[in-house]
Amino acid sequence: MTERSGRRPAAVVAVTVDLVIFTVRQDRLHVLLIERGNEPYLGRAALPGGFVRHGETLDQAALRELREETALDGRQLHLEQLHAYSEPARDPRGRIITVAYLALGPDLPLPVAGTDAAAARWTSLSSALDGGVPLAFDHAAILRDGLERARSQLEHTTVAAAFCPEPFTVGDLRRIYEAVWGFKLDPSNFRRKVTRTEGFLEPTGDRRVPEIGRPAALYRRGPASLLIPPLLRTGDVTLP
Amino acid sequence: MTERSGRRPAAVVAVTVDLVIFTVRQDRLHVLLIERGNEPYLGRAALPGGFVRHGETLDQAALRELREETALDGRQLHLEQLHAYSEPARDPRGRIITVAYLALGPDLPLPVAGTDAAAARWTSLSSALDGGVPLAFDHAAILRDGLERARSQLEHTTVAAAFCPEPFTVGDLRRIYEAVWGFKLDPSNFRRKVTRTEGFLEPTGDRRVPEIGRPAALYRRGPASLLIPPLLRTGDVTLP
DNA sequence: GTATTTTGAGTCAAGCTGACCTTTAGCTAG
DNA sequence: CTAGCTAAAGGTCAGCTTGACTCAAAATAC
Repeated sequence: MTERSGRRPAAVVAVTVDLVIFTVRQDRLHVLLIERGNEPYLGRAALPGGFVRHGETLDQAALRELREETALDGRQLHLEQLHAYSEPARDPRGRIITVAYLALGPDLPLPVAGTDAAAARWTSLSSALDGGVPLAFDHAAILRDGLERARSQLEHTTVAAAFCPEPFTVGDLRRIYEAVWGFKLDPSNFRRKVTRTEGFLEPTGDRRVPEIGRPAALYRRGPASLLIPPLLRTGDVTLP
Repeated sequence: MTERSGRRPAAVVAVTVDLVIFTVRQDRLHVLLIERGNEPYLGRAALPGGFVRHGETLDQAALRELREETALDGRQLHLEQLHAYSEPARDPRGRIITVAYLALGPDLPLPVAGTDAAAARWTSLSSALDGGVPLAFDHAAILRDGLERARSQLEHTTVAAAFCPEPFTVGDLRRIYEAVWGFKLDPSNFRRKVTRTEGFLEPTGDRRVPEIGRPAALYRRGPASLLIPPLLRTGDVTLP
C-alpha cells in the first residue's frame, strides 16, 4: 500500500468467508447449502460461511467454517481461495466483503446436526442454479464462479481424485468428470489418458467386484497435481 | 454467511488493494515498484496500492490506484484479481487484509510525477525477485504469485497481446512470451500456432519496416480470449 | 554486390487424439 | 451348465498437432 494511507480515512469493513463445497452423489454434482436462520434473507438458501475472527487468516477461517458445517477436517479435501466479492450493496447489513473458497471432497458425511448452523443439505447443482432455489446475497454468482473454476481445475489438475473416496476405480473417476462437466467421456480413451499420466493414479493391486460387470482395478491418488497436457482440447463445457 | 454472525463479534479490518503491474521493456519483464514515503518500511520498495474507500468495490479501487500511479486509464490493459492475503502480522499497523490485482500492459508511460506517490519506477523482475531489492510487507510473495499467474495466463489465454501496443508483429508477440517465460521459442512454430488460432490476431494489412531484417506484417488483437489448445505442452517454466 | 538479419513458408518423423472394435471377467437367468 | 448381460481393459487406425529443421524472401549495412 502507498503512503496515501495516512491521509485518506481507510474504509473499515467486516470480512467473511463463504464456501462453495462440491461433491458428487449419484453421478450428479451437488453443493452444500444451508438455510439461513437469521435476517437478512431469513429462510433463504445460502452458501455456508461466516465472519473472519481476530488473529485468523482467511484460510484458517475457511477451514474452521468447513469443520463447523460439515464435521470434515479439511485435510482430506481440496480447498482453495476462489475470489473476493466486494459490491458495497451485496449485504444489506453494511459494508461486508467476502472471500469465497472452493472445496472439493468425496461424498461427505452429512453436516452434523446440533451446531448453531441451520439445516444444511446437499443440493444438486441443477436445482441450485436454475432459479428453483433462490440464493441469498450474491451467492448465485459465487456459485457460478465456483462451478467454472471447478470445471477448469478438472481439466488442468488432478483434483478430480479429491472427489473419490479411496480406493477408487478409473470408472469412478470418469463419472466425476462426467458429473462436473455435464457430458459423457469415452471410457477407453479416458482410461488411456489418466493411466498414462505419470503420478495421477497409483494402483493398489486390489480389485473391486461390482454388482454387474467386470471387476475393476483399484487406485489411490498419486503425487502429481498437474495434468500435462490437459484432458481435453475442445474447451467448451455446457451448463447442466 | 451463516447466522453465527450475530453471536460472535466480527473482526473489523481495513482492506487494501495492491497491484502487480507488469510490462515488457527491452525484452525483459518489469514490474512497477514505488518507494515508500511513510512508515512502516519507509524508503523500501513496494507494490503500488492503497486503502479501499467507502462505497468502492475492489475492482474500482484497483482501477483508481492504477490511474493514480501510472496515469493509465485501465481500459487499455488487462486487470484481474489475483489473491487475498490475510496473515494477521503482515502489516505492523494492525489487521489489514489486502487483495492483490494483476495488471498487464504495454510499455507504459512512466508514472506521472507530482502525485502524492513517492518515486515509482519500472524494475526488472530479476532485480525484484533475487533479493537485491527487498520489498515491504509480504509483497515479495505477492509478486511471485503474480508472476506465476501471468505465466499461466500466457499459456491459456490471449492476454499476451495486452503487452503489445497496437499494431504489433508476430515477432513482438513472441518476444513477450520469451520475456515472461524466460526461454526462447522457435519463431516459425510460434507463428504457425498464433496465426492459426482463430480470433487471436487480426491482420491490419500494413507492414512495418524494421531497422534490420525483412518487413513484418502488422496485427491487432482479435476477439478471442482463450487459447485452445494451450501454447505449450511441457508445463515447466524456470524463474529468470 | 555481398553479408546480415528477421520474416515467413514448408517438410517430416514422432506422438497424441478421437472413434471404434474386441476381449475379458464377473454376474444372472433359464 | 450355458447363454446373455454389463462394464473393464486393451487394441487399432486415420487424422491431426507438435517440435526440429530447412529454405526462400525482403529489407538494410557495408
